[in-house]
Amino acid sequence: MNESRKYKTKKQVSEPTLKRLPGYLYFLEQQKEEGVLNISAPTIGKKLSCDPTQVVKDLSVTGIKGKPRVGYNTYELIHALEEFLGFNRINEAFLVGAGNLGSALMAYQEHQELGLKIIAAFDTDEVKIGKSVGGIHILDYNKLFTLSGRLNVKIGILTTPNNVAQDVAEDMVNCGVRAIWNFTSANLDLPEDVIVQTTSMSSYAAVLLRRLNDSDK
Amino acid sequence: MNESRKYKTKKQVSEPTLKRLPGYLYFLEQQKEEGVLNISAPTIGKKLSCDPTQVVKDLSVTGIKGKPRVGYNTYELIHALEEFLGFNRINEAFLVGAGNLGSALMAYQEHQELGLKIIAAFDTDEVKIGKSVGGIHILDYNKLFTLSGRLNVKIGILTTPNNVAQDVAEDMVNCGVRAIWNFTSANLDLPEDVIVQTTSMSSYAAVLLRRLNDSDK
DNA sequence: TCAAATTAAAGAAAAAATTCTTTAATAACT
DNA sequence: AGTTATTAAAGAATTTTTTCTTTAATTTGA
Repeated sequence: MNESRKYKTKKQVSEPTLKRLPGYLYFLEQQKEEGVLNISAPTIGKKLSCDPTQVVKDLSVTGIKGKPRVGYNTYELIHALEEFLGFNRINEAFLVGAGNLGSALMAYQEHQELGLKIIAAFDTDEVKIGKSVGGIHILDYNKLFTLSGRLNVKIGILTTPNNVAQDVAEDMVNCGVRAIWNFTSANLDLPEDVIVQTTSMSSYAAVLLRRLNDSDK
Repeated sequence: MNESRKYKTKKQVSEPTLKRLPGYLYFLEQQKEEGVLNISAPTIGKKLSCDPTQVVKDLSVTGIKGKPRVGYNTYELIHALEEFLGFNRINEAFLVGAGNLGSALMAYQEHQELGLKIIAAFDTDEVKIGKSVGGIHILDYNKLFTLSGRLNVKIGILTTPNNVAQDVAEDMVNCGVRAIWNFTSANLDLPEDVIVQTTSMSSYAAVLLRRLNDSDK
């Protein structure tokens, strides 16, 4: 499948595991605030209502070892998780499409905790161009190519209307973007080695609405 | 596990399948626009780069049958998917926390395609109370209880700061909410029968950043 | 110092999801 | 009308993920 995988030395961590890691991190940071120095997998599992052995397996990807009868060192584990996830680095990103969702992501403070820094936003709407949201300037989309040459940005956040998503995604790739966080409903057709992470609101809505419907008989 | 399941007659559709369904729906609507009356699973699979037999399995949940050598009737399938997902009904929701993300969701047009209608937003910030975003009024959080008595709203959208998420979620449940779309990082501890769908930005960021890191050596 | 209890780690088993294979149907072409 | 190619459907096999079980380590308390 993914051709880029075959040169990997260590096995890729599974997506379910990766998605759970920020949850552990958030909880551990809470615990650290409360002065908890050590924490065991069963304690984490109980609080997050998941299987303790799964907690152990998930956390093992960081390389941190826990001590029997003591658990993990909170600080050490937090640090290792941040390191593993790349949250303690600065990961620069472009955002294209400064509409409602795009603006919200620009203003969203918590991205900084993820080490994600949107350094510029682009749009074609002249009303938006020149303005700033959350301290991030909205630039003319035409400047994407000239700007990207200097900046070496690897991450693109795609919050355009669906009908232009494919074109913009291709432009991003041509500008050196290697990973796209796709908030549109478009099914992006891009080179194999481009990482596409789609966050589809409608997928979540689908699960929610269906489960709700299931539940009332 | 989920006690509410044991009274189910037909088996619950798996979450991976549910999450894929809106993708099919979006694609089918595009095809319909272009005048495509029938479409085969292999065609869908090719375009959405997924396994054709998986397409067949996924679509079978709607009860629609395809014809050999012809495929599915586009219109019929769209209708069945909308019906199955509840996108053609009006699903009323409360939103609590009219910050950046909350406001974006209020203004987000595409929710209407999901049949999701935010009928009121609540916040404790007096600066926000009384204003409107996307035609939705922001009300005093204290009015949640009095208002919910009349309205019988089943869905709650949670976009508060993390530290109040648990309390607000409990309030929602006490107001009759049966399903919560959780955008916070909090690990909500709620009664078994409450449906919680967490859309964690950090989970997506984790996968994206890690895969990007994996890919460069 | 020596049990006892708790825990992480590693591997086995189970469950879930995806992919593969076979079969039967049917529309298009000869 | 008969043949061929394409397709959906159903079930088998594979893969992935989660849960269970066992083992070994180690701190605590007697």
